[in-house]
This record gives sequence, structure tokens and C-alpha cells, in this order.
Amino acid sequence: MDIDVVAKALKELGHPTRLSIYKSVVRAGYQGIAVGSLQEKLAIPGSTLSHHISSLLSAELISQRREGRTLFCVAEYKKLQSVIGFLQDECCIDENS
Amino acid sequence: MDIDVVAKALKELGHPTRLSIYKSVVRAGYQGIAVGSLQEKLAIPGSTLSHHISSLLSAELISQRREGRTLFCVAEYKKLQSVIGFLQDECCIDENS
DNA sequence: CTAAGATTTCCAGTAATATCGAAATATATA
DNA sequence: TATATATTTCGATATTACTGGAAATCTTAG
Repeated sequence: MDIDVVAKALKELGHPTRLSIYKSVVRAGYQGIAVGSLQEKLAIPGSTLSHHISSLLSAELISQRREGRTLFCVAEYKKLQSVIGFLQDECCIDENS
Repeated sequence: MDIDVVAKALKELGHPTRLSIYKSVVRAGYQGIAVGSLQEKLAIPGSTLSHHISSLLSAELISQRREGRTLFCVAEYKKLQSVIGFLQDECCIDENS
């Protein structure tokens, strides 16, 4: 996995509010969680929330699914796995270098 | 582990140059790698490198050890482990919430 | 077709981050 | 002590990010 892609993902996770959002989305499972529910749960203005969601989308950490007027945010679990994989594989101790 | 602490660590890792620095430091093992070696290896100006190293230090992702005039950067492996742990534990699927 | 609900985009102000040359500091060596 | 080496701090600038109110969009329901 490309280091720039990993850095991008880590960067977007590296903000307290966004990390909270992401945590809520992940814990919501495969069905996801509505944007409105996130707003209620985290008590932040809609526009601010929307910006943060865009950031997470831009890193492909989450995706969205529409159901009527409601947009659900769903975690891209594979992305998180590959980021964790990078940290474990590329950033491990190597006595030969 | 506090979410703000994790976010801080992720934020500092979320920059391509810093992630490269961190990767080199981690792979250098417990002996660490000299600041000068990092500069040579990554070909960036000393002042820029120094700022990035400060960022990593501020997140306690690395520490330093002096040997004569040379400063070695050493990875704080426990920190990485706890960040990975957070992502795996706090950000796992939970069907009951 | 109009109104209401859900979410985003626009806009603007403010704050934080990134970059790097030059000067300063710290440490060792002659 | 003078000099060389290693690294940081200063200072200045450019860029990017964060925040949130207001307006716009998109979608469904009446």
C-alpha cells in the first residue's frame, strides 16, 4: 500500500472530532449510521459535520448509502485493515537495515 | 487510551514526510537512527526535518538519545501498539450499539 | 406542485501547519 | 580556546485546515 495513501488516511483520522465520527460509523456496523444521527449524537453543527464526513470520504475510510432522504455512512473496513497492516508490516523492527 | 491522545498520534503520522521519517526510525530498531542519517536518507533540509521530528516527539511516537554530538531517534513501540490497539478495539464492529 | 426534511455547498473569518535559509546553540576535537 | 560538526531555533511566508451561519440542493410526502 502506497505511503501517501496511508498518510492521507491517518491524517483524516488524526482529528478528534473526525476520529469520533469514524468511531461511531465503525461501531454502527455494516448497516451504517445516518448523518442526522451522527449530528445528534455528537452535537455539532450540520455544516461542520458535513465537512468532516467529506474528509473521511476523500480518504475512502467510509462510504455512503442513501435510503429515502436519509444518508447512511458506512465504514470501509478494508481500508482500516490496510492502514493497520501498513503500520504493522512497514513499521516493524528490522534488525537488518 | 484517550481519544485525543490517539488523534494526536494519528495526526502526526498523517503527513507523508513524517510517516517516512517514522518508518525509518521504527525500522532502525532499538538502537535508533541519527538525525543526520535521516537527513541524508530522506534528502530534506535540516530545519524542516527538525520540525517534523519535534512533531513526532510531541506525540511521544519517538524519543531521543544523545551519543556525543549525535542525536539518535528511537521509536516508542508501545505507543504504536496502543494506537493500533485503539483502532482495533474501539473501532471494531459492535452489533449491539 | 408545494412544503418539509435531510444534507450539502457557499462564504468568510480565523487559526494552524509546512517550508527552509540563516543564525544560534550544543558538543566534541585539536 | 578556536574550530568543526550536529542539530535546533528564529523569522518570514505560503498554504491548508477548521468552523459555522445562511442559502442551496435533493428527496419524499401531502
